[in-house]
Amino acid sequence: MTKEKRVTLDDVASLAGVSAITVSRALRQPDVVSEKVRARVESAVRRLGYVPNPAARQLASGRSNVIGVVIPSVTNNVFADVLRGIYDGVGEAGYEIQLANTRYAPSLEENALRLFASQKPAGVIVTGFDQSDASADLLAGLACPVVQIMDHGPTPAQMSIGFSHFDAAVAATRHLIDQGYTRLGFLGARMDPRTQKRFNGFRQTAMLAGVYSERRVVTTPEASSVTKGAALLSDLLAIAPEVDAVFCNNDDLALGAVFEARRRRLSVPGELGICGFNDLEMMAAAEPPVTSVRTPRLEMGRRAIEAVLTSLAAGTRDTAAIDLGFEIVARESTARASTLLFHK
Amino acid sequence: MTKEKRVTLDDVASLAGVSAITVSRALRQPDVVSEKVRARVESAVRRLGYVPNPAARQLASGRSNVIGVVIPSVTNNVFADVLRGIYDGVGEAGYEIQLANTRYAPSLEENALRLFASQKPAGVIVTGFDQSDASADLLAGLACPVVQIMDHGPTPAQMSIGFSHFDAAVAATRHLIDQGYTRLGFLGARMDPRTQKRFNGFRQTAMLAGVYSERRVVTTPEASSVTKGAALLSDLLAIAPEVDAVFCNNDDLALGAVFEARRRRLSVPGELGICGFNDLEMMAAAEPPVTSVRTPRLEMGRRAIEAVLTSLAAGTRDTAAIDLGFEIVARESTARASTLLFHK
DNA sequence: TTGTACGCGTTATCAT
DNA sequence: ATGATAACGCGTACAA
Repeated sequence: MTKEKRVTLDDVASLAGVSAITVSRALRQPDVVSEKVRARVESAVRRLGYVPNPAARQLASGRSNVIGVVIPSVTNNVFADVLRGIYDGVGEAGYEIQLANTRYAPSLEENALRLFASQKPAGVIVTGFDQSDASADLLAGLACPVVQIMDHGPTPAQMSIGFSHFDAAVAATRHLIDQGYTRLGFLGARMDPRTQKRFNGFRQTAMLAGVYSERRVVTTPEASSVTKGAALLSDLLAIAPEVDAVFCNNDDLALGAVFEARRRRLSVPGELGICGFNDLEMMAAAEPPVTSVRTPRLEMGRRAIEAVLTSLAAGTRDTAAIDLGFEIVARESTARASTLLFHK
Repeated sequence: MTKEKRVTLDDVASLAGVSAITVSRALRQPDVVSEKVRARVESAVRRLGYVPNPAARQLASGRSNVIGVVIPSVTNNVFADVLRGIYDGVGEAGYEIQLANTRYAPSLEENALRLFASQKPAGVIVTGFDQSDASADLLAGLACPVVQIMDHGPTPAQMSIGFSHFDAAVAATRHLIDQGYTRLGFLGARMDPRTQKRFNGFRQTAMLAGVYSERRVVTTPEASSVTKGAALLSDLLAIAPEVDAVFCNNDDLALGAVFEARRRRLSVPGELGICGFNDLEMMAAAEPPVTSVRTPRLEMGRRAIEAVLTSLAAGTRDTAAIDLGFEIVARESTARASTLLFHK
């Protein structure tokens, strides 16, 4: 029965022989109290095991220690890495991460932002640039640091840290073309805004090179999965058997395509080139290893929380759109015979 | 500039022509105020856009609306599914999920629980039974509903919802034996408590059947990954080339083993049987489809949060250890020729 | 069923 | 550099 009353500032104050507000200051602005007092306070805090009450702090100050994070999915490896970066980055900084899962629904995103806004958050990290008008207004109304992640564009609400999905898709498509593939296909699932941007990059690039056909674009609004990747490739092969390479929306689909190709005894990369997106860990370990676009997921998370903390510490509100870029990681799944010769 | 003062209970009260406490009650216990008053309050709330201040609520009541969730990893598909269940389950219930990532470190788990404890959480969901003494004390000291997930055992702190990792491993091992494999190996990574239990189930079962050899156990303390699965299988084959089936710690390792086997032109399931653990979505889509142990991840999350909410609503503190079980999903990767004949 | 008085633990403001 | 006082917005306890 730990029915002992909670240790408060007053308890610490009387033990240290000072007033409560001095203890409060000693904890929050150590350099504004005298060295002697600070030492006494610190020792009292330790002896009593004092832990600040966030609710009282928030009520009195009008600010909370909550950093809201809005992501569209918790069951997506991509966001898992971002989250890890965020959690690693906050560390013991005294802030709490509050996660909101929008399931790719703008209305849920609005709900989440409204809730966050009502809590006077210390900071907000939100996925992408494609908020609804209501959500955008909520973001604009926030007095705290706001970071948009996972995308890059010219007009962040405040700060953004991401990369251009369009450019990444352009580069991936160029890679396929450079490898000599001439009848490119696209496999897409979910088709959220960023996926759409990737598709646009693919289409434009493939069109310019004269290797595009709308027949070879197969998408589904459903969530992506390995199973779906296999199914989409099946559909594509049924419609357009001439396809000689596919750019997949993401690595799950790409892996599914690899499996499906294998089931059909289609040689990869000989008869079919396969390129994924994100470069999840498994792509390098696959057989054959799968070409993908490496995206800076961990770093986006880390940099985003870092930006929030820095901004909080400095008391400034910067505006900046940071492009972390991407990298085409060419592997065997898109290495046509001519290229392979070098490796053998 | 939304510098307007925050809308408070008093504002709503004066608009509705009642006292603040009545508004408070109308919101929290609608059935205790008269119908007329309730209607007036509700309309006033809407007109003013009133949103309760959680900090004030918490400070006044001594309780918070935070449900703490302690998991060892955010970049693990297993926990992603559990989290989804939890987030789906809370819905708009008015509680906030606070996630703590222990990275499999007992000390971080203690920190997290200490932090939660200081916040008088509404509930706590924690992974597994194998807390440190300090963590166990913290759990025991909590006045709120506590649910342990992901494991099953006789002595939950309060409630537990999970399954027996030992039993699951026993069943998987039996399956391999039933398929006619006689030189079983084990691939393990991370070796956290639940992984250890799985290994114990494997060892005991394989020993009893006379198909165990310590040479064929290859593990690493590092995190599991597909790459690691391939590497571990390589190591195993170097040490014990006679191995004819491997039980993998989890699906990532199993997938890596599948790729490595393919690289070595080892036929699966003919020359090598491969069994994973968790039955992630990709296992069914793989080529060959991979046998695994289906674990109720989503349901554990959903049931855990449900248990917390129910307990909160009822004001009771039940004690119960719920076993959700598991299921061996036999697929081609462990189907020896004789069995395959039936399918062909 | 509704209201009054007070306190929750902290910080802002203004003094000293 | 330190302190006194008054909020912050809500819920509890008790009263009506």
